[in-house]
Amino acid sequence: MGRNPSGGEKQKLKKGLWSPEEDEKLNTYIKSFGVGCWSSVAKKAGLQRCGKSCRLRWINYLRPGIKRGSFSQEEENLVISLHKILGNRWSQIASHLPRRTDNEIKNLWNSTIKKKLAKTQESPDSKLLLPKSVVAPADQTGMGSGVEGGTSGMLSTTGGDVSVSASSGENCFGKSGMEDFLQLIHNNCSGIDEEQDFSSMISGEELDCDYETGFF
DNA sequence: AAAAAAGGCAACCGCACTTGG
DNA sequence: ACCAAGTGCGGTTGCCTTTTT
Repeated sequence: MGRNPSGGEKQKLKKGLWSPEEDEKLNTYIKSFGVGCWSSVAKKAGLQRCGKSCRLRWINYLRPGIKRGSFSQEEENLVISLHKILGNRWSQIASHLPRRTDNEIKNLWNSTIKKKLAKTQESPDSKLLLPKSVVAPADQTGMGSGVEGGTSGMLSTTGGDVSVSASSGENCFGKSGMEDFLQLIHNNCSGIDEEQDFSSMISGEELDCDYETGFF
């Protein structure tokens, strides 16, 4: 099924969806011996897969602590905010959303958020419809322009939304300032799990921040 | 009920970067 | 300094499921 073209070819690396048996093999091997070199993991675990494929499967699916299922509104808003700052740096965005993978976030963005944003932008009152988090300084093209400038800006976290805005029309993050900003978000989010309501952690605060110095 | 379209997701591909010899 | 292998990342593809017509 799917993309499993391996059919008759012997000793050729398998592609396509992973079977439960393969998952089990990989899981068992890594639990016993750890990761090490991925290309050897594949061989030693007895899998007809390339190392890359094993790594991907482990990171996106088998790794303990992965949170699966739909994203909460707060998580979506956070992704939008972070995307404003970081652009398509999914791994960095993922690092600020505990237990979510970059692939998952990328899929969320491409399938859900993109469309939502497109819809809201069609509307004349689009800004009003967007989550507060979308009001951010970096331009839409990605993070490039967002990091070099260095003026003051504002982070506000209200009712589960995290938003950033600049006091100038252009960039608001110095290099160190952005790291501090991301660290702040990371700290705010680090305790999230299924049992905990995200919004309760970041609600009701508004922080002035000089992104050049990194001080709030 | 069947077909078509849309949505969601898993995984491959290729490039860039890192590391070790 | 150079090269090859390994790894990480983002873009993209294609399958499966769900929704709509």
